[in-house]
Amino acid sequence: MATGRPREFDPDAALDAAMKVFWHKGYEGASLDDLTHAMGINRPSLYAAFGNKESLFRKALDRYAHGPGSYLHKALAKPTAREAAECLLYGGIDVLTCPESPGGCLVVQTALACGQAAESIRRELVTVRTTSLDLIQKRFEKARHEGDLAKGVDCAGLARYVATVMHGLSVQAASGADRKQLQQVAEWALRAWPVSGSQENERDR
Amino acid sequence: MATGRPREFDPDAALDAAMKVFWHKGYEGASLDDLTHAMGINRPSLYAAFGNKESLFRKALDRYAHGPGSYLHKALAKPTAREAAECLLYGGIDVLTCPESPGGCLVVQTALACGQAAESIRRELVTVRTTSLDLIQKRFEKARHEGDLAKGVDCAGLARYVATVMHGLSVQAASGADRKQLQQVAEWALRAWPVSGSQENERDR
DNA sequence: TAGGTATTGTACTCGTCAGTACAGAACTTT
DNA sequence: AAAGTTCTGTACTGACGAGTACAATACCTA
Repeated sequence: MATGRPREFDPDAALDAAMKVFWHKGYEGASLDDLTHAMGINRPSLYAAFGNKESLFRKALDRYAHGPGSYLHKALAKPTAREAAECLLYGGIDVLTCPESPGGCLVVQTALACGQAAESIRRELVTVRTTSLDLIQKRFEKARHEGDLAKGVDCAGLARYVATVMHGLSVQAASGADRKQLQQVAEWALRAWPVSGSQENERDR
Repeated sequence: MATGRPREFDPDAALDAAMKVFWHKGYEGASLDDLTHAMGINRPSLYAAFGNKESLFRKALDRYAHGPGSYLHKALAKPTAREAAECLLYGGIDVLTCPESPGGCLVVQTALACGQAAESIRRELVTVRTTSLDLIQKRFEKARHEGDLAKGVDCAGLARYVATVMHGLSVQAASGADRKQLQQVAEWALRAWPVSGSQENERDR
């Protein structure tokens, strides 16, 4: 039951706009003027609805995870580790090169190195990356358990390898590489894929 | 023959200190107070010796290329493409994880996404990355010409793949990965390496 | 030893930054 | 219609950003 003057903007749309500004300019590079202008609201509305800049960023990051970043969970749900890896790379590339987006990956390029004021944001993003890595590793371990990956495969290393390529692709995208070029990189990357558990059994016979 | 009051600091040492501040905090995150403090000089001395912040950064970048970044040229001088790639990855990792350094790679993490004021720095770094990529590609093409890489190998793709892994390793390092973990990633990455020209000939017989 | 020159340190300018006070506006409830 | 509540817009605050003016200092040359 709402009372008082109703809000004149859509918070989701505004948050979306803020997310894109952070994505494009980084945390430190995005000024409140940039943000309010893109969001189509003025400062007090922003502060009332989202708290301060840091709090706004965290909300934008959350929205990113549920929007552009959701390919991660979709990928991990694939039936095999190999498909998961393919989906991580190619799905990631789709996000990196989506023409409606600022390009690159918010989680990678927003605050890799920063001043004191953004330090807590940097750490937050490190945590996000670490958590994602962990999820990938767990997915691969499950695959190994299921015989989908060979017994001897180093899941931690493989997961970190895939994550590394994803992050590298993000830098490539930020450097102007186009979708086709990124896909070729993904193709190369997948050539390192280990023989599967079933192939291994095949060989044993 | 110098006249006037002599400079009381070593410009090279000061530039080195500035480089590390930029490396650690990024271009936008490094304030002039940070810089002058680390360099052990005061503002007018900085401006007299290095120009403005942007000019100082470009000089620091140059110093980076001739110092920590020099492994690139060393790697490309290796006799085979495979050795070059190994040296790019493992040599890069040494820089990324050098305990005396801020960690990660200056060229990757300094201004991936930034505000308007740092835009020209961002573009400069894109150019640096693109140029490096080009050098790697040229090295691989030479290898293909020499039969060191098989005739059909896509040198542009392979070069971009190696560069991508390097950039990804830089993000990993900035996220806290240690040297051993990065080396394991490099190992995985090299499993995608194509069969050599000579192996190919071997097979043909 | 006197004059010229370049560096140093302090203290400043001016713009931009994040964050906020306050008055007016718009809606609900009574 | 009046009171209560929440949002909007303007204009502000204080801190910090890059860049600089200027006097004092230290060296070289003459």
